[in-house]
Amino acid sequence: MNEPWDDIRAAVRKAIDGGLRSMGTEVDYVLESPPAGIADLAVPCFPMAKALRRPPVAIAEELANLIPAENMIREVWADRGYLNFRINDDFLVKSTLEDVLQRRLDFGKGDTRGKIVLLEHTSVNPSGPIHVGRARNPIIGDTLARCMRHCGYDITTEYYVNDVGKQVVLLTWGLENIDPSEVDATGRDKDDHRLVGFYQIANRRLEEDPDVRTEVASMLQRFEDGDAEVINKVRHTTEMMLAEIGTTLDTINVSLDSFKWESDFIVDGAAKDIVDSLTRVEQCHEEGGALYLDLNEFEVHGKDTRFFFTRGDGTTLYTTRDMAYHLDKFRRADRVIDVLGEDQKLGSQQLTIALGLLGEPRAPECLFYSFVSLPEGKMSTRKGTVVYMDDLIDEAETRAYEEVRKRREDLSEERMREIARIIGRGAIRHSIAKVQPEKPLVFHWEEALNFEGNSAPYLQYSHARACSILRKAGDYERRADPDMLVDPTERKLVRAISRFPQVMRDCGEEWRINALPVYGHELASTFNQFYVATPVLSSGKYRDHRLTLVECTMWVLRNVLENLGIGAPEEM
RNA sequence: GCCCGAGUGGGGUAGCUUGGAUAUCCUAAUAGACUGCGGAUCUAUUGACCCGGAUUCGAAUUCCGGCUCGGGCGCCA
Repeated sequence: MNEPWDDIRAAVRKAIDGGLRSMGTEVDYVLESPPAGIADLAVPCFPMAKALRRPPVAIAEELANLIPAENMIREVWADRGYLNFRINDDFLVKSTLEDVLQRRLDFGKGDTRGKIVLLEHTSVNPSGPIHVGRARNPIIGDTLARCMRHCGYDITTEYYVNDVGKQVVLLTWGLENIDPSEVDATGRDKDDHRLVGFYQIANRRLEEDPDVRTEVASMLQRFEDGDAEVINKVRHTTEMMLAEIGTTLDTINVSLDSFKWESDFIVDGAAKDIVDSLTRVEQCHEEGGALYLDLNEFEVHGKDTRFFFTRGDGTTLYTTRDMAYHLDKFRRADRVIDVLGEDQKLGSQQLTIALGLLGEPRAPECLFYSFVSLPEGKMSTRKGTVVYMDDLIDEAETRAYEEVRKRREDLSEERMREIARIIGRGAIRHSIAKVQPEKPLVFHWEEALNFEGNSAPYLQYSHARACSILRKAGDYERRADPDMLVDPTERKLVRAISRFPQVMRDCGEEWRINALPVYGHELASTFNQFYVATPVLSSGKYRDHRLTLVECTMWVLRNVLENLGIGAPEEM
C-alpha cells in the first residue's frame, strides 16, 4: 500500500535525479525532512561537494535552477547549501483525507507479510502480584505487538510460565507449612495478594532454618525427577497466581494469546535432550558432575567464561530449559521476539550462543527495558518494597473519577465510573509507553497519574471533542476538496494526519513505540489549534469539508489510542 | 575489578541507528485569549545537550578518555 508521502518522495527523487543527470552525474544523496517550517523536503548538498569538486552552495543553486516546480513540487530553492522543496499541498490534502475516509482504522496498515512472529512478553515469575517494577514488560510487549500487527505481521503473543524452580516451589511449601494466622492479612481480597505474604515468610524461614532448606531442596529434586504429586501441587499454586496476574493485565488491556509452561519441557524430556546434545559439543566440560560450556572464544562472560547447563546432581538449569523453549518457538514461528528486563542480557547472550552450537542458525530478537524503580531504590517482592499494579490502577481510577465528577455532573454514577476506568488505565499505559525502553524510569505517583499535557487523557479528550462535533453535526457530505481547506491550521492538521503511516512503520518495524505517544500528542495538539481557530458547524459552505477533516482526525486519534491499547471514549 | 546500558532547560522527555539549517514536547513560572463546535483548550515569554579531547566544512548525534547513576558478573530464576 502506497501512502501519500511515498508518492511525493518518489516524485521529488525523480525530479532530483533528472537534475543531477543534466549536470552529468549520479551521486547518492539523502532526502530528509528539515525542521518544521523551513521546507517540506530537503537535500543537503555538502556530501556531494567532494565528488563534484564544487562548493555545496553552487551545487544547490544549480540544481534549484534545473528542477522545474511542477506537479507535486510547488517550489524549489537553494539556501546555504541546501536544496529545498515545498510540495504541492493540494495533492496531500486530497489523497490523505480520501485514504482515511476509505480505510478508517486500517489507515496506515501495512500489507500482510508471509511471516509468523512469536512475541514473548511479560513472563513474570508467578510468585506474587505484578508490580510496577515490571510494568514495562506487558505494556511495551503489548504495544509492540499491536504496532507490528498494524504493520502487517502475523503475531502471536506468549507468556512463558515459570513454574519450575525455587520460587514457586518455595511458595507452595509455604502454603502447606505456614499457619495462615501468621500472614499479614492487610492486603486486598485477591489471591495473588493473599499468597504473596506466604512467599515472604517462606523466604525468611528459608534463610533462617536449615531444615526448611533441606525440605525445599527435596521438593525441588522430586519436581525435577518428574514426581507427579509435587508437579501438580506446584502447578496448582502457579495457576492460582497466574489467573490473578491475568486479571491485572486484563485491566490494562493486555491479553496474551498463549501460555507455555516451563515444566512441560521437563515432563516431555526436551530439557534432557538439550543436555544430551550439548554434551556432544566440543566446548562441553565437566566439573564435580556439573556440565558447562566454555564460551571463551565468544567473548561472553560473567565472572569467567563458563556457562553451566546442569547442576552436579544432573538436574537442568533455567537457561537449559529456556533453550528447549526457544527451539520450540523456532519450530512454530519464522521470527522470535523476546521482551526482557535488562537483567536478562547475559543469559540471553549465552542462550543464543549455545543454540548456535546446537546448529540453530536463528537467534531471538530481544528488546531489553530497564526496570522501573522507586525514588528510594529497587522494588522487591521478596522484601515487600513494592508498588503493586493493582494499587496503581485503583489510584489512577480514583483520581480520574474525581476529575470526571467535577466536570460532568450530568452523567449517571455508573457512566462516570466507566469513563474513569478508561481514563485511569489509559494514563498508566501512556506514561510507560512514552518513554524509551532502555531509559531508566523512576516511579513517581504524580507523574504516572498526570492527566495534563502529554498524557492519555489529553488524547482521549481531543478524540471525545471530535466525536462531540460529529454528533452535533448530524448528516453531512464527506468532501475532501483542497480549495475549501485552505486555512493554515487546516493544512497543518492534514499534514499531521498524513504522517501517521510513517510513524506506525517506525513503531512496528524499528520498534520505536515511544514515537506513537509523541505523535499522538502532536496530532491532538494540532487539532486543538484548529479547533480554537476555525469554526466548523457554523461555517457555511466550508461546513462539510471541515466536518470531513474532523472525522479524519477522529479516526486517526482513535487509531493511535487503539495501537497504544488505550480506550477511546466518545464522551468524557 | 570486568561487561552492558543511561546522562538533554528547575523537574520530566523527543531527537542519536543514517552528523547538517532555528534542539521537540510536557511540566513549572509569568503575561494574555474565549458566551464557544466541550476550559482536561489556545497564544506569548523564560530556560538545557555530564566533563575533557579527537575526527569533520559542520558533532546532542561518531570515536577515545573520565565522572555519575542503573543492570549484570550463581551448579538462582
